[in-house]
Amino acid sequence: MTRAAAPFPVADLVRLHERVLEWFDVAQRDLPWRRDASPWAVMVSEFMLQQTPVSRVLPVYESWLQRWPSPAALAADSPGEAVRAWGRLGYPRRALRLHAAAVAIVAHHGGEVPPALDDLLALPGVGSYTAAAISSFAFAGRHVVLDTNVRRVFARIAEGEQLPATSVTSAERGLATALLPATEAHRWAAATMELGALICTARSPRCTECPVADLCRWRAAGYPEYDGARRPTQSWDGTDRQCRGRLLAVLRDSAGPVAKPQLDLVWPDAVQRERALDGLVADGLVEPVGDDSFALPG
DNA sequence: GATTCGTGGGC
DNA sequence: TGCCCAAGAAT
Repeated sequence: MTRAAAPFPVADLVRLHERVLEWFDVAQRDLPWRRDASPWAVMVSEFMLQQTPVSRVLPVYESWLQRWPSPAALAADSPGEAVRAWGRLGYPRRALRLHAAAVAIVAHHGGEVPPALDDLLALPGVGSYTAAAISSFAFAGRHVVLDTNVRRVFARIAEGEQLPATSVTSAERGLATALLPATEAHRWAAATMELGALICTARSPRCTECPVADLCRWRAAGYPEYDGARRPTQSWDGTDRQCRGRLLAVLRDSAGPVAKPQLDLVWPDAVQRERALDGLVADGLVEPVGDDSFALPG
């Protein structure tokens, strides 16, 4: 049970807002989803950016919106085409969920991305972060936007700790709420995310370039190292995830169904291979075709 | 809460 | 060179 950090004096809070927002004005990256993007474009970017770096998202984002410029356009195509276009972004279930979300938007919201947090949260693949982000960035809504960047920035500046806890606590959400400015909350959200992405980075923070270094409690405390529990490092070699990735890659790169013997070539362990393939089918990423073939979902 | 779920780049 | 990390969600 860690005691909540003392709140910022009002004067410091005002400085914090001013400096971060001013810094954002001059330092923010020129990203396509910030250039007068439609709500749908913002939504697509948020799905793709879940656990995925900007540099890898950019090309897929561009081609995706060119092909499917609206929820209706995506909904009219097959989920398998969404999975194929997702390419090697990773976590391909996101492609499936984005497609399902597009279908739901057409069915329940007249084909327009809804601005309300509740409506967004009800969409597949949209959790607390993504709902707040879409409502903030596409509709200038006022919400607490807690992504990995913002959590790290607040942990350092306000709590004096190197890194936030493994999962979001109610105290942390309370802190973020207390820090939310009365106006320009959507810009505050984008600015704090950008500060975390460019300056207050996980590994080698650029504190000399930080606009609020003098307000930072982690810095004032002498940069103590994080002592809490870490997310367990995920293994890769030999895992089901690696196997799933290989199987799906074969199907993505094939125009039509693939015979099972062809799939068998990419993974030596038959037991694990079957389990992974069953899992892909259960997830709706793959569907059986005929007796002995598999394809992306039609 | 703890796990599962891809992929690739940086240090 | 391995390890850590990247705009999380669902179960």
